[in-house]
Amino acid sequence: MPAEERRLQILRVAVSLFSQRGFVGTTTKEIAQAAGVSEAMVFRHFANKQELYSAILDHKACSGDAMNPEAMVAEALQEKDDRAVFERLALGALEHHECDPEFQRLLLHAALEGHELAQMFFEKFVRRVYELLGNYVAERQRDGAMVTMDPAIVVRAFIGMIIHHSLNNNLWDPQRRLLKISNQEAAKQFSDILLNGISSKAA
Amino acid sequence: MPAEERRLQILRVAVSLFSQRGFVGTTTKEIAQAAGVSEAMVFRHFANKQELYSAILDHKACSGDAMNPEAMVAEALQEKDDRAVFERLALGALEHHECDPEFQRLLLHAALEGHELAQMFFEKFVRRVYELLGNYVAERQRDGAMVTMDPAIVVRAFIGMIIHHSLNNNLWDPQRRLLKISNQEAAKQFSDILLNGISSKAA
DNA sequence: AGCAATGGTAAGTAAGTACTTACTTTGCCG
DNA sequence: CGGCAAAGTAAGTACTTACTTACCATTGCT
Repeated sequence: MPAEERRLQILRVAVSLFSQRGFVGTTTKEIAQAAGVSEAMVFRHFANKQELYSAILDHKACSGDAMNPEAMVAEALQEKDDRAVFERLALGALEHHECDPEFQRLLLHAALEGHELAQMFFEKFVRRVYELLGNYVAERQRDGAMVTMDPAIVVRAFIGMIIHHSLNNNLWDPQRRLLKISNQEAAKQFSDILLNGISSKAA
Repeated sequence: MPAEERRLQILRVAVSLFSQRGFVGTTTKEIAQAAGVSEAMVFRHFANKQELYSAILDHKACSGDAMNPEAMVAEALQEKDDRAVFERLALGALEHHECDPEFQRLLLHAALEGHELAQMFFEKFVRRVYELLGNYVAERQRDGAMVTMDPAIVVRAFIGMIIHHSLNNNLWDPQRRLLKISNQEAAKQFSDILLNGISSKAA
């Protein structure tokens, strides 16, 4: 098997293992076995365990379609279609977390273990969402369409609903015993609550 | 030092270490050193590492004042003071997470590592909150004070705001660069958004 | 004083751990 | 065919891990 292919294969099984057991909880031996090669092969393709882990986080956190929130809501933003902005963002995140549940686990493990790439993801991605959405909220407040309050609080509330829902779905309650609902429905309802909650039309 | 006291001391330092590094990430040697005793002492007081870990989760998840949400909002519930119900619940959780940040980390580690006590906490505590709040929301819907929708969604949205805010505060953004706000203010604003969002008075 | 219970340790052990070395196989090109 | 680099491995190494054993030291009680 060519080197590039093997490298990717090792990376794939490592993603799965690291997301299940975390960095310290996963042994290089397990990774090698899962890839069906000897342990020495792992170290031929990656200098050490840390580098393999970093390569994974790097690959997971910095690539992918869902990592570009601006593009996802660009037209809704300039049309000032509040509902579309929030609902589309919510659905994008929910779908992403559902199709790739390893991602959230990987990120949580990294954050708990204090890996620098978790912080980097936060800086590069989360911060951008806060700015994007926060600026939009501020604009709509100036339009008189939303009540005046710190936009960051609005963003946190909204992101909180979504992330926490995903976290429930693939960490705490994968059987959906507390709440069973499609992503579309969830995105719609959460957006309903938030938009209604910050609308200037309310009492 | 008497046995009971030493046991508690070991437990305390172990809580701190486990919350920082998780189960696999913490060695019994570290625990012993942090407690200022030999490793053998750890195993005199706890049969093995697992039991020590379980004792901690048990102690953390099943005791404490914040673990009794019913009592916290009992009067507000029967007075049907929506604002008090939500705001008090939010403040209780936020304060608890702030005073005892180890708790949330410990629970997350346990959940990621698949420890049974994480599931137990979810069953025993989270479920209770969902029932308590869900029933209240359903009641208020029948009163015509809140719009009709699955109460579980309302609860998830609210809990999501709070838990995610706490998670940001003591995991992702301890320097509060994205949002710096007191617990009182957060509890008030989140309750505002939610209550306004589900109020039947809105457009 | 004697002596057993209690609180404590130093020094193990067997099984991992990340990582290396020295060696074999395999496909490919002239 | 020969040669040779790339792909692969078995068997280490040095160290750490959870956990044990065999042995003190201090206390309080008779």
